[in-house]
Amino acid sequence: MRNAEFDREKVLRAAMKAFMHKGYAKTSMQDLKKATGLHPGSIYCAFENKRGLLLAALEQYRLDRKTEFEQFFANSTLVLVNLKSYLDNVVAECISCDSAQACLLTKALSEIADQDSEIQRVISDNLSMLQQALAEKFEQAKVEKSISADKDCHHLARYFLMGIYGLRTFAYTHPEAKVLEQLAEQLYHDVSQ
Amino acid sequence: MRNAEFDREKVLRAAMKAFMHKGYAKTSMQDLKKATGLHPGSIYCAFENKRGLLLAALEQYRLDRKTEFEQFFANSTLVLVNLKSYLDNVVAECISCDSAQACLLTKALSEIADQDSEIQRVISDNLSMLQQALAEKFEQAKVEKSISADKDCHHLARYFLMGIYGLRTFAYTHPEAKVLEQLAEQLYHDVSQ
DNA sequence: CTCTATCTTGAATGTGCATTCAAGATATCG
DNA sequence: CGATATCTTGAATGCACATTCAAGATAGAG
Repeated sequence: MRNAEFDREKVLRAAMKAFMHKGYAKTSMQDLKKATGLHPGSIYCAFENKRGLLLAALEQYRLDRKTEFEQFFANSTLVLVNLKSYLDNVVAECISCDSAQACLLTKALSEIADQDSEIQRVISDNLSMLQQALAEKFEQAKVEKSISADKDCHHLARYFLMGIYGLRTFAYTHPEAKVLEQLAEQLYHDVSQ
Repeated sequence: MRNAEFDREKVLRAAMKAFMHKGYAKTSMQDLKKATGLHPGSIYCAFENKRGLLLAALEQYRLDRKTEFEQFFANSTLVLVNLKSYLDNVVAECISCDSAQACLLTKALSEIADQDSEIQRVISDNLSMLQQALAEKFEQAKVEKSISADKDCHHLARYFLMGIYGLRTFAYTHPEAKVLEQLAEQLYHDVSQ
C-alpha cells in the first residue's frame, strides 16, 4: 500500500563510495546513514544488515563495471586500441585519486575475504568474469591479426589483470601521472607484442 | 632494576602475523594478547597503544624483509638469476597461503593509509626502499651485460614491483601454483628482455 | 475522506572494544 | 637479606558501534 521512497541504485552507489573510502570495518552505520540518506532502520529493512548492504553494493559494482567495460568496446575500432583506452582509464582513475577510486573488489578482498568465504566467493566470481571478458577481447584481437595466433589468450587476460591490480596498488604510493602512464604503456606493450 | 621479560622481536613478529591475518581493525587487543603472550598493560607500556604496536611491527617487517632480500643476492651468481629466485619465492609464499602470507605493507596500505598519513608515509618509504634496492640490482645486471645499457633501471624496478603487487592480489582469487608461476615467468621475461 | 498496510524515524539496547590503573610480583643493588 | 625500582597482571572504565523496535508518517484502496 506504500512504496519505498529511496532509489536503490543511488543508495548502493553511495554505500560503495563509503566502503571504498574507509573500508568495510571502519565505515559505521552512522557513516552509511550520512552517505545514503537512509536511517538505520531502513537499511536493515532493505538489506538485512551491514554485511547485506556490502553484498548488494558488490553486485551493483559488478553491474556498473560491466556496463562501463562494454562501452569501451562499443565501437568499430581495433579491439587492442580499445583495450589501451580501458587501461588509460584505469590510470586516470588512479590519478584522480580521491583515494576512493581504489577498486572496491580488491579493497574488500584484502580486508575481508579471509574472514568470510561467501564474500570471498562473490568477489572472486566478479573478478573471474572480468578476466573472462578480457580473454574474449584478446581472442578477438587474434581474429583481427593484432596479436599472433599462438598466444594463450587466457594467460594474456590474467597478466593484464595482474598488471591492473599492481598499478592500483602502486598508485597508493606513487600517484604521479607520468610514472603510472609509463607503467601502463609497458603493460600494454607486453600483452600486445 | 628489572628488565622486561619478553623478546621484542618475537613479540613484533607475532603481532605482524596477527595483523596480516585479520587486518588492523579486526585484530583486537584480545587477539594480540593471545598472539604475543603479552597482557594489555605490557603492550601499552612498551608500544604506547595498538597503533604504536603496528608501527613497531612495520619497522620490524622492514628489517626482516631487508635481510631476506639481501640473502637472495649474497652469492656470486648473475644478479638476474637471483632476481628470479626472489620472484619465485614470492610466488611460493602466495601459494603456501595461510593467507597470512600477504604482504603486511600492501595489506596495511589498503586498509589504513587513507586514514593515517604517518602510517601512509612509513609504508611508502618502506616500499620505496625496496624499489630502490631493486633498481640497484638492475643497474648491476647492466654491468653484467644481462640487460641492454639503454634500459631505465628505475622503470624496470617499478614495473617489477608492480608485478609483485599484482601477483599477490591475483593469488587471493587464484592460488594455483601453475598459473602464478606462469605469470611470474612472464614478468621476469618482460623485465629481463 | 477514512482506513490500513507499509514505510520511516531515531532513541534505546547490549555488546565488544581500546585503554587505564592500582595491586601484586620480582630482579637487582647495597 | 631488605629495599626499591621496575615490570606484570587483569579487572574496571568508558566509549563507539551494530542492531532492534515501537511510535509516527504517509501512500493508496475503497
